Amino acid sequence: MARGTKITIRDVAARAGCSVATASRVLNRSGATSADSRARVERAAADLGFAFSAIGRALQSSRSMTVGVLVPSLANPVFAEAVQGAQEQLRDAGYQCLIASSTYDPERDAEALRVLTAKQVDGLIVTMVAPEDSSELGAARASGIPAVLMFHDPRAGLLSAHVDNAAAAREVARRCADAGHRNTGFLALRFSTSDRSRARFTGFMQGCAALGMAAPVLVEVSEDEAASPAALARTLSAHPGLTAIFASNDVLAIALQRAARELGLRVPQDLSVIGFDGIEIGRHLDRPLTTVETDPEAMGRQAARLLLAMLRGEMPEPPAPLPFTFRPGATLGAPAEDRDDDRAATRSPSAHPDQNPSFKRT
Amino acid sequence: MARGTKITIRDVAARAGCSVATASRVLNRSGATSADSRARVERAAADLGFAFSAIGRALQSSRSMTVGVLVPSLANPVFAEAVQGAQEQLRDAGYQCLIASSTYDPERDAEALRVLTAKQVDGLIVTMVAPEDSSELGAARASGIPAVLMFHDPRAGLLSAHVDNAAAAREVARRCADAGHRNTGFLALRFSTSDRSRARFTGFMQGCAALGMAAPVLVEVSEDEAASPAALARTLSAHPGLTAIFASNDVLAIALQRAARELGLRVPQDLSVIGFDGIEIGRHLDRPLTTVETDPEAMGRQAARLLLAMLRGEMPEPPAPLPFTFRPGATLGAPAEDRDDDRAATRSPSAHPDQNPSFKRT
DNA sequence: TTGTACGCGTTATCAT
DNA sequence: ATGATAACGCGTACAA
Repeated sequence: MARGTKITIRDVAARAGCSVATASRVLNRSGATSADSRARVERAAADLGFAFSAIGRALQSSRSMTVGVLVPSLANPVFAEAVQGAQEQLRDAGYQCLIASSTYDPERDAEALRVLTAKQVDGLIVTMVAPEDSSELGAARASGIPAVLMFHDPRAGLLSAHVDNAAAAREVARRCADAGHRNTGFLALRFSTSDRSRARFTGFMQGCAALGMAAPVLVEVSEDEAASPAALARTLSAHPGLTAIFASNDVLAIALQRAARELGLRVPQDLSVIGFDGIEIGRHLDRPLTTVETDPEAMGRQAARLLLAMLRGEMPEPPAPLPFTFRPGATLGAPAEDRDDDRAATRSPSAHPDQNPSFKRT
Repeated sequence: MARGTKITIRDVAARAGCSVATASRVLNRSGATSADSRARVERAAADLGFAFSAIGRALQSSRSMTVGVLVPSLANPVFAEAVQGAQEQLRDAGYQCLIASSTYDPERDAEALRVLTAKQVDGLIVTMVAPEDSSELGAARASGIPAVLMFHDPRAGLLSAHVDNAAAAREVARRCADAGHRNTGFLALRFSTSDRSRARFTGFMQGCAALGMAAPVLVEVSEDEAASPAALARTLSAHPGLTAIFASNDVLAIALQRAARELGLRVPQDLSVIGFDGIEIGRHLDRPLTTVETDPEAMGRQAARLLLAMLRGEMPEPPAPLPFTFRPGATLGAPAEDRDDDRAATRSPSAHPDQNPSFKRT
């Protein structure tokens, strides 16, 4: 049944007995048309099942109505949700999404940007390893393609839909201090390729310092380590003095608890664990995960709104960071043993940190 | 710095002092060219930073090198991973992905298909509410656009990358029987819009019947119910006799355990829980989730491979279903009490009941 | 109100 | 080996 014959506006015009110009005017409701020809054209289009070719339109208008979206990986639910949000918002404005992923490889970031610009996208929404160092991103912007970042802290001249990772991490430090912790660690995955991870560590350090705690120990793990409870347990056992660990994301925080259990450590009595992202599953666990809740879908939508404004020729203000919420769970508690020399500086008046009202910041 | 002036092959030709035809031949390595002009053209292209316009190419070749991918939602990690797999495989073959999502709305399925075909995609990979009833999908295929399904059981004339949901569900029934369960339930989300959910229930019914167990109780829940432990607990308490519940996906299975806990039920002593999908987090839980493990990313890759074959003009064989693995966890165990009086009552020698499922496809 | 004709960027055909 | 030109589908300036 494959009739490869595409129907074009010429076919419609022919059947309606008019010129393509008239057909175009009718179908686009542009320009003046007689009721008579209007009816005939619309009838013909319907009969033929005509649909405009976006390619032809793009060529003539030099607008593809397509936006390029680049993220590290859709296998990470946080990015997937953001893309979903962006895609929906763009769809409402008539734009489609061309997607690409880099798997955290800067070279693939570059290649993806080349392909997307070759496809003549009208705009770009990107999360990449190093936006500020990307000559491809610079070239795209220089050639007039508006671009906005997602997840990244705002860069020079670049708008970004983001949360204030450092501020969120400082809040985590405060909650740790309130619970009585002094010796903490930061468990990081992809530290070198994720500025989010780095920003969270920086903020956590700042917070710990400001609260008189020891500087947090940075514990970097590979994907393989993170996936293996045994390997993670080995890594963890190399840092016996820690009473609380802030993981750079929720999945890692959950894996960490598994590893802790293998070492015979109880959570939170022997080790407190705090995550980041606020994935849905975290609240359904037997021991609900203490974490920082964010809204990736909203981030995607905001990125899309910013880009749409730019596509309309506006110059939107840099947006305020999106809100995050500290979600008290059951994995952060007081350390089992208080050491007298620590107590004075860090003891909080609250005995039940997990029942504190959640902290909200915009 | 926005010089909106796109550099075209004419600019390259002008700078190289030759015709566009020669420039095209050099840049595409098609046709014969002199070493001299080759050098000049390549130099000019490099100097200008020339890149082909995919739009111009698409118009002239009527091939967009773009594939349309339609899924219910990228917020569901299962679909997101599949898209990631498909996207990577297609990228290796030089294709990009235009994505669309329906949020399980058939009307949006239709609209997405219209848009994608208007954008002249060379092929389609789709997961939708009702592929067999979609006139848009039929129209696309009739007009020569190859399409493959993802997640769906194979339909008449349509290839699909899928797992055998019914067989997997029968395996779950067998494991339940082995553990000594007789009164089971199937907890379903989006039963009416997901044929995966329906296939799993059907298979579970078949398995239960074949093993002499009571017919599983179908418990449908809304998104809101699934998200609220309290609501889920209420629904659950309406079915006190069940000793094991098979949830239509892992997230639901985890939420279910939370609800069970609210009712004072211990898992698995008082209630066994089995999930579906095999999400990574499930194995890191304190009580690792018993589930059926699948590989959505592999499914996406297979769908892409099938489509690529069709785009090469081949007519690939219907693929074998992708493998699934029953992953024993700690949430399926023997029921605490055996009730002798139930056994005789529910044993049915007849195979008839399970062949007339109580739900109807729409 | 309607039609003609050009240009968008590219490749292929046909001469030269 | 190279160049001129048509064609792809569309919108629009211009002419009628």
